[in-house]
Amino acid sequence: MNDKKLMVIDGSSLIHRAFYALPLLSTKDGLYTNGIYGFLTMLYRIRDEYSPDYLCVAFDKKGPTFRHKEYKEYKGTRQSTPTELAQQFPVIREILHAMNIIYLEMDEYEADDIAGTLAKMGMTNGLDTILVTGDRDYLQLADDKVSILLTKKGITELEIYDREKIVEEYGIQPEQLIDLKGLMGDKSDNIPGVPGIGEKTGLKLLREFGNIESIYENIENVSGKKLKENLVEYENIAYLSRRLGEIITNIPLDVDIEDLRTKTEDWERLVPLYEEYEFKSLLERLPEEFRSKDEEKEKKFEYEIIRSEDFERIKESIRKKGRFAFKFLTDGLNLMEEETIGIGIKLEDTPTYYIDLSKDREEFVDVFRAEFEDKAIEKIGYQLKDDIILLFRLGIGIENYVYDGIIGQYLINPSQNDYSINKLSEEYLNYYGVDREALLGKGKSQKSFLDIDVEHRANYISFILEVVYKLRPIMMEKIEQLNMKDLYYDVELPLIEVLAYMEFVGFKVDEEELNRLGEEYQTEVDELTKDIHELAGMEFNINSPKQIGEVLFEKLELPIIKRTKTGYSTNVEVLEKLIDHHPIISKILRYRQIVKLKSTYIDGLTKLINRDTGRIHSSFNQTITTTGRISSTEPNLQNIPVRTEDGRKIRRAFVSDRPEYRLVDADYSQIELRVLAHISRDSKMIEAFSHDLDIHQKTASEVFHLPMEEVTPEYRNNAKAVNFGIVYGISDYGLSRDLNITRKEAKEYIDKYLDNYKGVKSFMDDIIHEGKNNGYVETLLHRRRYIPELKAKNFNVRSFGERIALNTPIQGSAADIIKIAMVRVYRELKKRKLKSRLILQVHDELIIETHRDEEQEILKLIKDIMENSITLDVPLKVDIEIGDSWYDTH
DNA sequence: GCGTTCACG
DNA sequence: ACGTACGTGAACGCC
Repeated sequence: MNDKKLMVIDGSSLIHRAFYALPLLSTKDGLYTNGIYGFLTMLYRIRDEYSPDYLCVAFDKKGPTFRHKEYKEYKGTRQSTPTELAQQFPVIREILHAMNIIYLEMDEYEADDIAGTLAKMGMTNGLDTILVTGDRDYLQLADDKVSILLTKKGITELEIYDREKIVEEYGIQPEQLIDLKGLMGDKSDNIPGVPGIGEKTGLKLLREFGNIESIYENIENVSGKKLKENLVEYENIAYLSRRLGEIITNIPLDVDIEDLRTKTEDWERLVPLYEEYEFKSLLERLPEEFRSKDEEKEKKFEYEIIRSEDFERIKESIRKKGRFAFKFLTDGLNLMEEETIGIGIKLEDTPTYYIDLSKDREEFVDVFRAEFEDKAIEKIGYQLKDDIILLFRLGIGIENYVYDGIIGQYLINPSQNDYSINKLSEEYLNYYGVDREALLGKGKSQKSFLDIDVEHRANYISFILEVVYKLRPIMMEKIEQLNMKDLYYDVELPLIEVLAYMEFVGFKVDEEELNRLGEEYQTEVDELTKDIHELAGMEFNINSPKQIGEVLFEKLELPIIKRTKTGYSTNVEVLEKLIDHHPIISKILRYRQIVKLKSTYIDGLTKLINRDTGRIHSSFNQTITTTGRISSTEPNLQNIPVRTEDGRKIRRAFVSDRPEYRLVDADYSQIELRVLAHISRDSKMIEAFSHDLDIHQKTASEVFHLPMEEVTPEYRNNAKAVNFGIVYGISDYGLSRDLNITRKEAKEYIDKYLDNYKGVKSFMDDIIHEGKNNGYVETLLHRRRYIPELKAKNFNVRSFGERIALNTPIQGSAADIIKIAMVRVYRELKKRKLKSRLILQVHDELIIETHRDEEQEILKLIKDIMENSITLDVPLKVDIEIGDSWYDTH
């Protein structure tokens, strides 16, 4: 394979692929660029990987082709190219010019005909040819020296097809794929084919007879009466379809192979194009000397670096103005460990005052504490939770903060995953400011703010605070328009301080208890490892699903239950089905369980105990989930084991600050089903909750037509699964899998359920309809989630949309309710100056580290606040317990 | 960096 | 014909 390489890229195909795979990126002037960007990324990657000696891009030409003359319905079902994509083609041509890459297009022919012709030209010149496309039809062109590089998924995965691979996959030679197309047609190109013949039958015929001619010569040997009849009746169609599907390899191209030799790019032309289209990452590939100075020029914002002697002056203007924005700068990411480096304070019409806290920390605290704690002075900022934690660490409280850009944008669209200051700046102000990455670098060589001079630090903070001021009026108007003012001011904004406080206080962990448990687990893991290796007859890495798969399904030849994309599935569900086949299975299941506990919860948690406080300070994120829940990281305290006894023991290490404190754990009983009863106004469900019945038992009694007292645990369990399913947006498939019953049975359960709870049924219909009409669904507090999937043509995507349309108002309203409760609990504890503190929320549960002297007061207070945080058509019920550790409170 | 698995509500 | 339960985060293997 030392021959020179020719690469032909189907530009039309790759741009289409990129356009649909990437979000609709656009420049600040509103020009869409996702197809161009994706195409160029792919082009660079394959060029780097294969280093072709000859390179060419082929495009489809607009207008009818010679195939339309033969068959005017050719591609008749194609939707026209959306304008967002069409406008990107001229740009690509312009860029290819600057890259010195030849592109070809020809009247009446398609890109694949050009590629086919070039492939043949490659062969006559003794070149190895690679054709790059997303179109499987190209496979017919594979030959000993021609292979196809096919996009598999998105724009990152490519797979190379040569003759051998095609024979392996289809069982026929590449050339026969043309005959296959003749038989089966092609829906997307509107090529008819012979009715009743799909890929399976087509391949079978071709493996047996070789080609279409020979099928007809041996027509009496074709098995299947109907099939034979169709073949005979549609013989002309078969030949026509083959002609339409065949790629032409001899069109008159006006190029010589040497014209296609790769050349270096014309950087002087390319750089301005990439700048115009805002391809920042592509610019980085180009030599620096060609990049315009403008890109490198630092963006300057107004700031003034002040010292303690200036403090009183600033303080005075804050008092006069009654409002300021502020932002801390820290060294790293761990807010409970890192030192503050500096702080910026800005008033509406002043520069940012930057204070170097390594110099004037004490003076800063002394002078400005009063302003932060002053209820008459408004504070605004961006990602205030971080700043509030840092204030708490300096012993400063906060009052009357009225705006946080990150929280505002989360309410406007919770599905967004980038809420960075630059993203907000671009979106609202059409302006890209100081890039943190550009300032500090990324990856290994990332610098700290300490490594750059104080001027740059001040400039960065100044950028953020300037954006905060400009963002606020625009964003708040939008929030008001969307009817989310109450949600914003009464819930999300006050919640910031609650979360900051929970992080600041942390959860005490008994490290010795963790160690003890860890040793217990380790002993068992060692034994299990030995046993498993013995039972397998070999040593292997039990942590590797791949190796487990090989041992179980190849060495031990156990039946394969399910496959994953990459190999055999070995998850719990699969292993449980194999449990009676071999004694190794139960050992593996146990091994997995214990290793998970040890690595995630013993080792993982130990690493995160703060050396100063002896506590674990999880981070709570208020802008991650699409439903309104909060999430927890480093560590995730919302998934500490509880379902199995072995795991639950971990909770013995989560303790109160003994001996003065104990833990109170209060959890909502069936909050999601109560919310469902309320929003669906289902009379039977409301009735059941009003009488505080066991809802699963009640459901079982209704669905299975049994008196309440005859509901066995098994019936109750089934009903419970149905109830869960309803909340998730039920499907018979999902329920059947969960309960290990047939889909038919699952469907019967669901039908009976919906027949009984008629309000729920109509809620399900209504919410999907409403979601589709509005483009979004809402929670009780008008938290909004857009669901574009509801309008998808693809069944699976649309079904997913329907399930989230059902689930989001339920899960999200429950999230609203507990957030209200958290804010009230926090405020009440503060107001009553109690020592007890709210330290954790786990979706439907609050944990309060409670002082011994306050236990009775807290039990009553918490239950009262939680049960009355909102008034629904059903009562809210809270179960509450107290103990020395989290283990003891359930 | 992605896929698989598994912990929680 | 399709192939799914909703919402998360962490550890690990593998490339």
